Amino acid sequence: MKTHPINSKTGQYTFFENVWAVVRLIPIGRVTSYGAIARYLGSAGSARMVGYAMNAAHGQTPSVPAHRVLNRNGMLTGKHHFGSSDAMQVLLEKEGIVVKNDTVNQFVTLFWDPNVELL
DNA sequence: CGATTGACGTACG
DNA sequence: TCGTACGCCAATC
Repeated sequence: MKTHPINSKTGQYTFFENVWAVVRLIPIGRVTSYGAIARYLGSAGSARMVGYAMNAAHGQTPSVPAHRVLNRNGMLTGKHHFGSSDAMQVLLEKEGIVVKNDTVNQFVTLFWDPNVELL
């Protein structure tokens, strides 16, 4: 299900909001990667844009669970963009995800690939 | 409209 | 194994 929400301000489709729509679909206790989302949206090489979208996702409504989006190694690369440096890890742990050394344990098992789960 | 900006990913030494 | 370099491309300035 490729959702393409419309920007309420501009009335235009934006890559950012497509990213947010996918991120909101991530089940609790599961995680995915920037690259996976980029591929799902048809822009395989736009992984950086996904991260950039997360940067702009702060304060969005409905909220965007950006803490469930990690890099391809399952590392919490964006933790510094949350309130405190530990906020992201705390959010994940609240969902039952174990984080050690800024990396999600069992990342492969918990990985939620929109290309597989949604399609 | 060109330059800049990245919460990435891959390649290379 | 680790650090650096670079391509990627939408949004912003």
